[in-house]
Parts: sequence; C-alpha cells; structure tokens
Amino acid sequence: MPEPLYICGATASGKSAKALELAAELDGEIVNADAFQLFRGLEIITAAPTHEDRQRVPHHLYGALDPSERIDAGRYRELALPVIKDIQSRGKTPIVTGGSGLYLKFLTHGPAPLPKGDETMRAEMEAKPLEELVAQLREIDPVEAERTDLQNRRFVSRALEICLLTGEKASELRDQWESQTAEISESLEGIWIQRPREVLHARIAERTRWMLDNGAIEEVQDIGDVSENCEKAIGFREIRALLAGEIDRATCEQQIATATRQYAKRQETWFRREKWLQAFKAL
RNA sequence: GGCUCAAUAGCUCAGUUGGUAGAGCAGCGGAUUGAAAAUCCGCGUGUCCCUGGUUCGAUCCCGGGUUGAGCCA
Repeated sequence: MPEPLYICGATASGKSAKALELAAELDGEIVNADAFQLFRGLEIITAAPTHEDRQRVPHHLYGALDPSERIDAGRYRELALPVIKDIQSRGKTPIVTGGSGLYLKFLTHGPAPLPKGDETMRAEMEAKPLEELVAQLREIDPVEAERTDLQNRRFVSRALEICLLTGEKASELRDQWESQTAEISESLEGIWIQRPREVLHARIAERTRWMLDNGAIEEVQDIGDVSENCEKAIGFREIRALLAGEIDRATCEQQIATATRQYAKRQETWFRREKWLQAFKAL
C-alpha cells in the first residue's frame, strides 16, 4: 500500500504546484492539510487550489466545511484519516499538502490522550485574570505549570482545562504521548519546501496584490455568517475593515502582506523542528 | 532669490543641560498536541545628512554646504 507523502512549507512557498507535479509523477491524489482551505467560500483569500488544478488531479478536503463551522486539529485528523485510507486502498499515493503545522502533527503523530477543547470552560477561564489561572494550575499540576509558558493565556488555560476535564494531571497525560513520537517520525516521508526569505516575501507581496485584484474583496463581502474560527483567516478582518471604509485599499494590502509574512515565519519555525522532513530548496 | 523649520534604526518619531542614543511599527530568532492563518516569549539591527570650528570630548554648540517642507518675494 502506498505510503503518504507529506508536502510542507510556508504559505506562498509553492506547495500546491509541487504537489501537482508529484501527483502526476507518483500517480497520487492530493489531500489538504491547511486549516483554512478546509472552508468553503474562502478560496481566494486562502489561496486554495484552482478549479483547473482540481480537474487535473483529484483533490480532497478542500472546501469540506461550511464557513459557519469550527474545526480543530483533532477533528481534522478524523476527517483526513479515512480519506487517506481510501486513496491507498485504490492503490494511489496520498499527497498530503499544507502548512498547518499542528494539524499535520496531529495527523502524522496522532493525538495525545487528551480531551478536546471545551467551549464553556474556555469562556469561563477567559473571564478570569491570568494570575488566577496560573495559581490554579500550579496547585493542581505543578509539573505542567513549570514547563508551560505562563504568560501565554491559551497554554495555561489549555493545561488547566485538561486537568479539570479529566481529573488527571495534564503533565502525565502528555508524557504518555510524547514518549512515542520519535519512533513515529522515523517511518514518515515528507518534504519541506524552502525559499530564501526575500523570495518568499516577494511571492507573498505578489500573491496578496493578485488576491485583491481577483475577487478577494467580493469573496469576503458575500461570505455571510462565518464562525469565530473561520474569521481568523488572514485577510478576512483586513478586507472587512476595507469594506467598512476604515482603511484604504493600499493599507489593506499592506496589512495582509505583513500578517502573511509573519505567519510564514512562524510556519518555518515549526517545520524547522520537524526533523523527519527533507529540505527541498527552491529559488 | 530671502527667511524660517527640519534632517537620528528599514518606516514614523523621541532624546542627549556636550560623555557616541531609544520607543512604536517592520524585521530577525524561539515556543507551540485539541482556538494554530491562533496565542505567547526574546532580540536594536545606527557614518545621529556632509564639512570645518570650539572643546579633553560634538549627534547635541557655532560657521559653511546639501536635501526636503513652509512662508515671503
């Protein structure tokens, strides 16, 4: 059975083009590993594969969700696994393509034995001062408190959430999973498309301009109700501000490009740690 | 042409009663297993426009120049 091939890299690094190329070469089908290309109706601002691309090679999990839905890494894994299995059963190679590090990690290395996020509990914690959450975590699970970034509210509340939901220590649950990840990495095959930073920045600038010239604004205008999850797509808030007349077109373009560059940098930091990925240097 | 003001980090600007300078943004580095295109942490990257002078010492004071803005002609 053909093993999946993972294609990772920063946004605008050219993953989609590489995926198409490899799909032809390996008789493969492309599976999305991008948190925002999962949503329908945001094809332009998320730079999802074009209609033509999708006709050349089968694409899966693009536009699989309604913008009013929410998703997390665990659910993504549940969506992707059967799709990958199905491709394999037909003797084709799954070419998993995307830049969402956490989602890819969930897919490749599996979930730790942790409960999924609880909206109600999160809302409650959101209302509390950070110091209070930190104090509570220190009390319940000092080991986890020690290794958590205590200035990062999200990380503190997640750790606390795990403890409260399970009645066990987050530190112990996480350790169980951590111990087996190295072994999994050895069996994986994937590439990380790298570009010189200046080239990446130029590609981002070009793509941002292209999006705004080719329907991104209309796309956001017409999308309707979107989940809190979905509206975090880079470009969404910026274009909403443009539509509301709060910023002009040039500012909008500049803000989107900046946010995209910053995101690309975080992606590279993530992939740099994934030692199982093979570097593919492009110009 | 005359006068006035400005010139400091990639950008916008602060500052130094004369002891070679610091904020925001950008940028760079990092963390990150269930919000991740999220969230958080760290780092100043500099002919202080040029050139003479005064001074132990000038980015700062004085003269000249250059560039830009404004006002008067």
